[in-house]
Amino acid sequence: MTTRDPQATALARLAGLIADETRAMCLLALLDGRAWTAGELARHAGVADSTLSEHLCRLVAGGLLAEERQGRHRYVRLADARVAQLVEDLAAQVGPADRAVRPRSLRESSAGSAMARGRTCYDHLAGRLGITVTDALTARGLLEQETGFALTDAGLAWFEAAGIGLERRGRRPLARACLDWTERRPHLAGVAGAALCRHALDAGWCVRIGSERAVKVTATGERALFDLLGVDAAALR
Amino acid sequence: MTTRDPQATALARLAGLIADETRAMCLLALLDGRAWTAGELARHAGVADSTLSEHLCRLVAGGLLAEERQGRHRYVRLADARVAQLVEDLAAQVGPADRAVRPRSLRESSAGSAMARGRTCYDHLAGRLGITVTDALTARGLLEQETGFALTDAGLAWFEAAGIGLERRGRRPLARACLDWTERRPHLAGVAGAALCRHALDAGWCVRIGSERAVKVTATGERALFDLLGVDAAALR
DNA sequence: CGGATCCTTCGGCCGCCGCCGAAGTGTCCC
DNA sequence: GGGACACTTCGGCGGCGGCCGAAGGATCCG
Repeated sequence: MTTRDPQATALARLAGLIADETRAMCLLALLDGRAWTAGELARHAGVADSTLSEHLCRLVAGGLLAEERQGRHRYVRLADARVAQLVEDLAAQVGPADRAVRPRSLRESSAGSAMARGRTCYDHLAGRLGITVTDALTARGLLEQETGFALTDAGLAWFEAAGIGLERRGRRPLARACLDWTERRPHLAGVAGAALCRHALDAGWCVRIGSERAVKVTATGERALFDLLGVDAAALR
Repeated sequence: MTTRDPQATALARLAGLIADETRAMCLLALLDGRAWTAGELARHAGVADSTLSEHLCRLVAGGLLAEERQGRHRYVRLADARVAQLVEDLAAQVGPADRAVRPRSLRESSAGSAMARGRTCYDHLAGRLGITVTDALTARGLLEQETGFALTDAGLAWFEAAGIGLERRGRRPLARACLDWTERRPHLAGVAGAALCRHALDAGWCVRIGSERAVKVTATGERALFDLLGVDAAALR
């Protein structure tokens, strides 16, 4: 009673925001980096609109989500890359979703394996696709993984040559490791990871499947990844 | 009801373990990297022994803590470096403790500023001390922070020359950034951070103050840090 | 052996919080 | 304007979980 620790209070409050299955489902869904409407999230989580509305209020008040009102819609997305990283870290800690182990239905099963093949992780690539690209960068000496996690000079040049701009803004690190929860290995995140993902989508290297986080590599993408990084297309399947 | 997502369930459950002020106080206290007895934690948190005992059971069952029974004592510590990192990340997200801003008492105030000067963060150095060392490593070209966070070749040689062994075991990264919650900037963690901290304590560069996480740089330490890294002693005060 | 210490189990209390449906507000479209 | 739509507010319900104190092991020490 008398000895309240403000840091502990804040920590508990932050964790409390995530410590609810419905809110957790929302945060995981929002890891696709896009904005969802309140109604979409309610249907996704399987609760009443009213219930989800309250959850959103708490998440926004807690600084985890940013909202944008447009007409009668309330769009909501993860507040920033820091929050995304936090959710990713927590998700990685609990391990791969059981869904991959014992799928309930064919639809979930195929959705699960599509997610395992390739997906976005907030704003960068993840799944087998993300790991493959990260490994290829490392094998070519563009990314240092032995002594930490950083782009090499050759790596900076590679991004330059590929026409992928790396904007240094704020304190976000250029390269950062994000633990992949299907592969259990780190993949490239940070400014470089985001730029690479954005370029991959813009240049048609991969396209989103369905309405969630899964992505699929196109024929164009296979060629580009082979030409630029020597990635064998078979590794992506 | 029908659409339970196992990953969301696990995520919520993990967060739920942290989402209690008493348990949060325990986790933060255990960030000193040492083992505490159940009774110590109970007094620290200001709750009954019985209450804390239950909390410990949940934390151990949830995999956040490891326990070791010795006679009538139950020693408990953070399960591993991953858990420590998780707690650190969450703590960094909520920002510096208000205690630094508006101290309640002289004792807390001086304890707070000692923590801000230098402390351990699970198994590596943090606070102004940690930041100063990290900056010195970076300034000397031993640590790369521009394009990520990794030791350079010169950095590996420096550790070798200083007689600080870097054991590569498991998948723990050699160098990793840990966000400092007093300085709001990254400091060196990972295998290298742990080895450096251990060496600093073993060699008498710094000593623990009181029973918590704060450490103080000794005269020996000031000399060593100046000789090896060119650190100005004034920066540590 | 007896007392002290440390921890755990149990029962009971209380408050918080997630849930819903119904009613209300604001926005869009025809 | 009127109706459909998206979201919010409110009241009420139910359950979970944190808290305590008392009692019950377990261990150590003299």
